[in-house]
Parts: sequence; C-alpha cells; structure tokens
Amino acid sequence: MSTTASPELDPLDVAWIGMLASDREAETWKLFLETARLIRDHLDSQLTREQAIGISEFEILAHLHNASERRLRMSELSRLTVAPKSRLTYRIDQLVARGWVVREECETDRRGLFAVLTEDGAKQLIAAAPGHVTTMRKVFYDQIQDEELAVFTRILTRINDAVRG
Amino acid sequence: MSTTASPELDPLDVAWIGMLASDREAETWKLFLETARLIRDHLDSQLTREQAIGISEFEILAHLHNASERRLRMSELSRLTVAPKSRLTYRIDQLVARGWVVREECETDRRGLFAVLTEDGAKQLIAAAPGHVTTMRKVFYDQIQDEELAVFTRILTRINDAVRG
DNA sequence: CAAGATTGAACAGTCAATCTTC
DNA sequence: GAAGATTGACTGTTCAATCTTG
Repeated sequence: MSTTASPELDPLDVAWIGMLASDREAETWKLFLETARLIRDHLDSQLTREQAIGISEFEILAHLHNASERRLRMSELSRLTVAPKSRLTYRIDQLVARGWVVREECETDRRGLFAVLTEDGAKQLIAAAPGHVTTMRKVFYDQIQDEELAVFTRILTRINDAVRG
Repeated sequence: MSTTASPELDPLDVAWIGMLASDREAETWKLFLETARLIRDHLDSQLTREQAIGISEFEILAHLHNASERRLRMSELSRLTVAPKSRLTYRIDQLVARGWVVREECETDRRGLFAVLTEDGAKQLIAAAPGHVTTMRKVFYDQIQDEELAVFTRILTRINDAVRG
C-alpha cells in the first residue's frame, strides 16, 4: 500500500476503475437495470392495489387469453413467461384456487397438461386491463417518441438475441 | 353470447383488443420486460457460476466500493439499490457472515448504521468484476451502437422520471 | 433414457409490527 | 410523533428429486 505515490489510489481502486467505473458504460447499464426494476414494481403495485392481482398473474392470464382456445401447455407458458416450470406450477395452482384457470389433460400426449382460462379468469383480465394499460402508457409508451421507437426496439431485440446466444 | 354475428368475437375479446393487443405498443412493452428479466438472470448466472456471488450482492459491494471511505448508511444503500430496507438488512447479514462487510455505528446519529466494505470484500469484488464486465459488454453494451446510445439513455431517463412521478 | 410436469426443502423477498433514538 | 433499522410471519422462487408417459 505504501509503495504507491498517491495515497487515494491503491491497487484495488486502479483495477476497479479500469474495469467499469465512472463512464457512460456503467451509467447506461445501471440505468437500464434500475429502470426495469422500478417500472415493473410500479405496474405491479398498481394492479395489486386496484385489482388485487399481481403482474405475474396478469401476464399469465393475458398469454392464455391470446392463445388459441384460451389454453396453453405448461411448457409453452414457461417459455412465454421466461420462467422455470416449477414457478408456473406454483402460479397456476393459485390461479386455479381463484377459479381463473383450470387444468385439462392433453389427449395426444398424456404427459402434458393444459392451463385453460375460465370465464371468470377472462372477466378478471378484462377488468384489470384498462388500468394496467393506462398506467403502462403513462410511464412507458408515452415516454418514447415516434422517431425513437424503432431504435429502442432494435436495441432491445439485439440484446435479447445476444443473451439467448 | 349468441346474439353477436361473428362467433369468434365475443364482448371480452373486443374489449381486450381495444385495450392492448397486437400492435407495436404491446410488443414493445413485452420486449422490454422480457429483455430486462433475461439479461439480469444471465448476469446473475454468470456471477454465481464463476464467482459464487449473486448479482445483488455484487451490486452492494460495488456501491460500497464507490462510496467515500467505502461505507454507506443502510438507508442510502436502500435508495441506491432501489430495495426495501428489510431486504438490505437481510443481504448485509449475509455479507457480514461472508466477511465482506462489517456494520459500524454512526457517531453523530445513534439510530444509524454504516455498512463498511472490508479488505476481503474489496478483493472479492475485484475478482468478480472482470468476468461480470466482459459478460455485460457482450450481451448489453456492445449491442448498442454509438449513434443509438443517446436515444437509449434519453428514453430510459424519461421513463425513470415518469415512474418516480 | 428423455420429456412434461409436480413436489419438497432451502433460499429470497415483502409487509407490518417493533425498538431505539431524534 | 417521525426516522433509522431490525424482526417475524408470510409469500414467492429455485433446485434437485420424483413420477409418469413417450
């Protein structure tokens, strides 16, 4: 420690600064992570407060609603929501308990199960959607200008592809 | 249900489509959430696998390292990491158990506590940083072109501000 | 043996209640 | 009473182990 000239710059600091610190790179990265967490928490709070449904549950109902015959295999839901299968099992259990989803067996592959949206589930989704969309627009979509949208989407798509390898 | 002309378009579908579906708005929103989750999971896996440290722990060590005297109040750490105080207490407990952080009392305000980075903690951070930064660059920063960076940062900053109200 | 899905145990996160100091 | 921080109970997540069918 005492062999360096400047007392504030020990070897650890130098290594760290060379790696990451203080420039746009680290700032951009931090901003991205922070914003993603903030906005998801914000939307989750809004849904929980106004509709007593979490954003994860909402997303599952939305995926089912968009699917053909309002049903999806567990594996497919797992892919779509970027979640491990065990989490899906847990969440579907809750949605079944709430009466918003039912499980049905797959005729052609007896290993498989479908999660199927019920009428009540669809009603719940429709009830929650307007508030969710309004809030999302306010804090997300309305913050992106028309000329910026293509750039934003392009960057996100590239990152997505890079992560997936 | 039987009073509408088209059998595939019941009232629920109409309401849903009017709200959200099928256009760039929903796509952009989904892409953002999905990408954010994917990339954080990816970086967390890399750190856990190669350095036996989670990304949340890494972030805390990094904040402490950047701070003056390598110490921060719990409240301040809570703000910086956008995490509830109770989570910080929990994580700092773990970091203390690992010998990477110590708690110190605040002289001027006896309610307050500092989390202080130890030498071992700094070494761990420096050991983990290169792999983390390399991975981050590969999947994140290198995917953003120079001309795009300003737009990207601007959008994220606006969203951040909008969420914070 | 591989794939679809669930289970149980261990780990992590959240919220309200609490304790201490301002 | 309000702010800094911790605790405890509850909810949510993960991972390996398991069960069943292909």
